[in-house]
Amino acid sequence: MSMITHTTDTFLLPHQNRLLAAMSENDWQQWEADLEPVDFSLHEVLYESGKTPAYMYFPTTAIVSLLYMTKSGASSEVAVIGNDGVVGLSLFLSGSNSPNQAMVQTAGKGYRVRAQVAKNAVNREGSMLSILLRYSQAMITQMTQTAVCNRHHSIDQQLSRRLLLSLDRLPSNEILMTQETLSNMLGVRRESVTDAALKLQEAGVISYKRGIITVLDRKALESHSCECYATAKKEQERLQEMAFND
Amino acid sequence: MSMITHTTDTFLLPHQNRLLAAMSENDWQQWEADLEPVDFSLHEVLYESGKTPAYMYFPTTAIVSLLYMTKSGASSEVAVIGNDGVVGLSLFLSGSNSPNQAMVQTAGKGYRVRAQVAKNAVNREGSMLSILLRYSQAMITQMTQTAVCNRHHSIDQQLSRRLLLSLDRLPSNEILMTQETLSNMLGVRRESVTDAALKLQEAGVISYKRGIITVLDRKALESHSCECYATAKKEQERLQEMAFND
DNA sequence: AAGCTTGCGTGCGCTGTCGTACAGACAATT
DNA sequence: AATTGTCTGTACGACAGCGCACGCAAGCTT
Repeated sequence: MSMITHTTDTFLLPHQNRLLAAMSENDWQQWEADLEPVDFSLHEVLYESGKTPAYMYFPTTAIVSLLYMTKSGASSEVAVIGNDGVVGLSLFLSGSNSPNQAMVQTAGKGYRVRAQVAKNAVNREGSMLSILLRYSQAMITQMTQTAVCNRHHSIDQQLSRRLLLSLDRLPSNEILMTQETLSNMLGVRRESVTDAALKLQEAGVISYKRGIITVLDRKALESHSCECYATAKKEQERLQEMAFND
Repeated sequence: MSMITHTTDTFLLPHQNRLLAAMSENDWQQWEADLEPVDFSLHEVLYESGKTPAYMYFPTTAIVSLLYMTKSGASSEVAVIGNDGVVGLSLFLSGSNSPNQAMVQTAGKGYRVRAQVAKNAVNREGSMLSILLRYSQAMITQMTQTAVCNRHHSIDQQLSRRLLLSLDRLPSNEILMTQETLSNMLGVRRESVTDAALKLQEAGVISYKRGIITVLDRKALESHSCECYATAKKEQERLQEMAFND
């Protein structure tokens, strides 16, 4: 299934996911038994609006989009989740679903726990509660940033930002995404993505061919992006660092 | 200070704020001692980006905006909080601040608790933890809806939606806001608000004069709004009802 | 090798929103 | 009654992004 194949998971590798890695040793003992390794396949839908998800997912090499669909069929991505986060926060927050869709954008691996385990994270003694609370704030930050970015910044800037979000969650500088896919995430026309991508290519920032985008100059990509990228990243890092000062 | 003057608060009135009202009797006993009544004055800034807030606020008659400012000075509202919510969720989630600004948009009353009390909500036994968790999800829903709305819907629709958000948190059908203020919240030009407001006025949906907007036909306003209003409201009500099934 | 599917480039007219500038109307102050 | 500041209406050129239509080329299938 997965396009990225690793060694078999004889041992769980918590440090592949930052939230799991932030747990105390004691908590890890508890959680380990509940975690199942999973492969995420491209464009797989992890949960949909209206249905309570059965699992909470901790990606390691996979990357997941939270997408929102309008009645008229238009879509828009509101958050990106990789090995820095968890998919299915609503299970923890309310034990129910959330009006959006989680779709795999980069195939890869991760772990999952049953919904009930996620719900119980609130009551269990231990570090997971505060980890998930802090991550909720990181999530909120990412979403507000998306809202502002949608309002004020150009497609060129937003494309750059979006590429950086994937890049930060990938091991290499290759992003496997078609312009069509990007347009669905940004909520714009495919042609607009073509235009923006051409500009970046002509500037020597990226090169691409049929669904494979290679980032040639990361610094340049950052300067083509709007402030939203740096602001959100800085805030997320601040929250992550707090985990080590508990 | 406040433009709305009530009877003196000899007794706290928990049912004026829905989160406080959702607490169990036992918890209310605990919290009551920590709650101070406060007046919110128009355009007062409750907290700003970069500074850890000193209090968590529970509005009753007041309405507060969460605003995000870009480097270039443009602004955009990401959430509206009235007697259905709480301002300063980041204290609960991470004990720190959040990269946005909370500004009073409708003067009125409410309560506040010291930051430390908010932080301790996590550890206290009782109902407040799950209430705040659920509210965090309601907040996330509102913010994602704003992100999508900013991307796909017209200013006309967004203005209608924004008026409804205020209307839902007010006792009458009068909204005290200038078009300038509305433009800052929607993140658009003041002139664009004038245009949209004129259309609504000509359609007999609202009437207004110098900062006083009167909603004449609420149903019509809802049909001029995009789906975002109904979707977010439905979701918020669903989460609120869960509180009573604990 | 031919054909089909998928992904990318281009052109063109249209509309919504922006930026800027200015004018009129109401409200508060003196 | 006059003045000043605030709020709202109007106008106009510029332009980003849209919707649509079409062409082309790379890769896969048979």
